Amino acid sequence: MENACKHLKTRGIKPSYQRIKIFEYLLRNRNHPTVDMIYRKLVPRIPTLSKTTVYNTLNLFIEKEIASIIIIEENETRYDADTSVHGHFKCRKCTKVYDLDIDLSKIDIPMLAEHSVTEHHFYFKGICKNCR
Amino acid sequence: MENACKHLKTRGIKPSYQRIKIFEYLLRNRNHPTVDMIYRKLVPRIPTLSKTTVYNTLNLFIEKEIASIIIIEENETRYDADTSVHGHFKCRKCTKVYDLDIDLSKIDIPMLAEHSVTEHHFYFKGICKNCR
DNA sequence: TCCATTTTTGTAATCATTACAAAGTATGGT
DNA sequence: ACCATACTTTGTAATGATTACAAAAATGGA
Repeated sequence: MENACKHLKTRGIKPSYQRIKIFEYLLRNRNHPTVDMIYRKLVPRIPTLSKTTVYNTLNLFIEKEIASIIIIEENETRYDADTSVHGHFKCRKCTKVYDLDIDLSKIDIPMLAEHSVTEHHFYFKGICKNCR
Repeated sequence: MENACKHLKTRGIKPSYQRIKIFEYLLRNRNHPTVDMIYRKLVPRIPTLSKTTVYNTLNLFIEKEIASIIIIEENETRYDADTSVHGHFKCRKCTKVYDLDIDLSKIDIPMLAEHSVTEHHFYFKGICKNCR
């Protein structure tokens, strides 16, 4: 994935080994991982990896807007390489998080119009089609 | 507010002094308080109040569905006595959280239809009308 | 009043995240 | 190639929110 490296550069992020690996993980695993999931998956290949580095790197990605934060449960911060406007559905039973396409033109919230909105978050919970 | 007491009873919650006070706080202050805000406001009037009690009580309210959780920032859990479907807008500048009326019939998210949804969460960030 | 149950309380434990400083790595000029 | 400087990574310790737990207090019948 030379891809990841270039993507980092274009956003003004120096493509260090750790940053590339973490970003590649986000690109490949579209399962909205937590810091811990990323750390545990990468540390066998990068034995010196520190959890602090994962935190630092993700915070950098958020700041440079190449990743976004997903909060569905308290105390469970997840990350997503998809920074476009979209939503999430979490199944209470299997705990899987589904992505939802969101067409903003089909979302009518009059009271929003008076403010200047920079972030849109939509998430839902329930039982997914497979668990019903 | 005899109101609060009755409301608790109808949901099968024994109306202890602390529970009534905490619920009244939620009813009066529609500003989406954190546990700490509730605790600090009530402890002068209830000197023996423990933060653990506030946590326990709010968790009970959530379980019995007379209050709901609002998560807009990581590490900042807020509570709301309004359990109806509605949204929130948080201003980055003044940090105020506005309520948004949401008309679900005007929200079209096709991919949601295949699941069975029990919770709807909508939140937005940006700069509010007063701060622009 | 006495007993059983529930509620409250304080302390300690847990867990995710951040602060911080030391060690390591890259970079650019000479 | 060498050095000075800046940036990145790392480990440990600190922080802060939340929960676990057990003792104390309050409640509500019989």
